[in-house]
Amino acid sequence: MADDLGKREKAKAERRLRIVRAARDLIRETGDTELSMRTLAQRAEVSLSTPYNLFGSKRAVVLAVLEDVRDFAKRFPRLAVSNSIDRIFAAHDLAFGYYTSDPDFYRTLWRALLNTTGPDETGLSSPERIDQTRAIWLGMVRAACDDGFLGRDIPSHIVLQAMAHTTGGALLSWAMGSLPTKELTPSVGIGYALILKGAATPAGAPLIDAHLSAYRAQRATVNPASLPNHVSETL
Amino acid sequence: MADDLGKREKAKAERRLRIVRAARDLIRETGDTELSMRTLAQRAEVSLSTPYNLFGSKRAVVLAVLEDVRDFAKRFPRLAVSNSIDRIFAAHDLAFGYYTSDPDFYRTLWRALLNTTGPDETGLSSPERIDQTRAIWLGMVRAACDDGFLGRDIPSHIVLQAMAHTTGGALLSWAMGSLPTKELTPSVGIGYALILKGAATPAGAPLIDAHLSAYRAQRATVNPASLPNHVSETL
DNA sequence: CAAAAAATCAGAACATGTTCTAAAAACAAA
DNA sequence: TTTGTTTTTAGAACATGTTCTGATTTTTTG
Repeated sequence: MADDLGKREKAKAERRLRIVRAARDLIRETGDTELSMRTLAQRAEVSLSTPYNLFGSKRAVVLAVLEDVRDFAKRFPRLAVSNSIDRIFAAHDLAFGYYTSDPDFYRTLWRALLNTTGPDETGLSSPERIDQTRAIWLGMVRAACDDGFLGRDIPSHIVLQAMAHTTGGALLSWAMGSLPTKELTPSVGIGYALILKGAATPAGAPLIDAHLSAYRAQRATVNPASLPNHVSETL
Repeated sequence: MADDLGKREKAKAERRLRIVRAARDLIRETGDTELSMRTLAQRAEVSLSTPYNLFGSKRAVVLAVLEDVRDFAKRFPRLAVSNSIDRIFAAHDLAFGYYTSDPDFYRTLWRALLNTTGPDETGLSSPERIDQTRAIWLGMVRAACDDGFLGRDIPSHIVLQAMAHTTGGALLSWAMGSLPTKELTPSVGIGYALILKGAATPAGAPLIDAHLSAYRAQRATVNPASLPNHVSETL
């Protein structure tokens, strides 16, 4: 039951993998160009219908690519840090390192994810992985709380939600092209630092300030004014 | 020169208005359904080509609707507040009041704005209005800085950018359906409060804390756990 | 091995955003 | 009024995501 030994399921999984890898390779190659379902099917040597049978939508395929290519949960435990605040920012650097190390690839990915053409009730396609990631982050914030760096008066999940919104907004700006790749990690880092400092205890504040300064130095090279965010700034 | 008296320009403006109003009405009526360019052209009694001549893309039309329907810059100066911190949150309530008072309408709008199918170099379609809004917010943050509520060590535009990202992320979650309408204003308000508190002076902190508590009370009715953000949470 | 069930396939079909072409209309200038 | 320029128009066309249909292949089951 755990291992579906059925030959049918095996072939299905193999096809799934072929589709995901074809999608990944196509995005890597074309970069700028959006990958179309027809070329994707050709590349994966399946029919146009098959991705819809196996995934349901293009969005789901792209999400599968994103999950296949990232291994944050695997790498995260190996972060060598000295305290729970540092761990949060180390995790942030790790997570966003994927994006900045291969910007075109991930930008295309995110753009495709945001394109929700039509009534896709697909919504949260693979909750288990998302829940896992969320649990990791929640655990980090809770740890900082337990270590006395964050005040107990503000629940961790509220802090986490604010951080998540910052993440989403910055990724949106970046995917839309209004936030340059160089600014992505520092911008979100500064956002995290401000939010955490807003919830910090006197003990935690200096630890956070160190990261705040570091990120500010990182983006000091860019001109300060005119950083339009044509999505958020519209209100 | 200021007033293009040309009859040609007048007719153009009239058509533009007709298209924008038709789009607004269509979104209001169909709500759930995405408005299509063909039905939009029919409703506005113009050809399918005309919206493309006058606006360039569907995105631009929707953006024009958004600008037509909002009058934040007009209402903003009339806010009666006692200090510069209160003004920021009053402005936030004003801005997001639009969304929460007519959620279906604005959700459809935002969804259409996010749908960037194809290579639309339209990008920042109408910068003047956006710059105006940005200037308003930047002025508010600067004022709070000048009044001694925010520390001078963190530039205002950096604080503003963090706030803008929070806004964008929350609106994205809301438009995608993972953030309920009731939570929208308080969530962003809490995000603003945390960010501002992270940059606040001892004088400003208590003022911000008051709003933080108020927003927390506002969203206390909802269950705390399981607020999935299937965009941001994916990392 | 034969029948049944499940999946894939090729291809058409639909709705959509966008572009293009030629013709008609509206306007400005003489 | 005549001429010339600009804009709109109708309609086809293209690319795309998605769905559907019937035929074909593959796997399971008896």
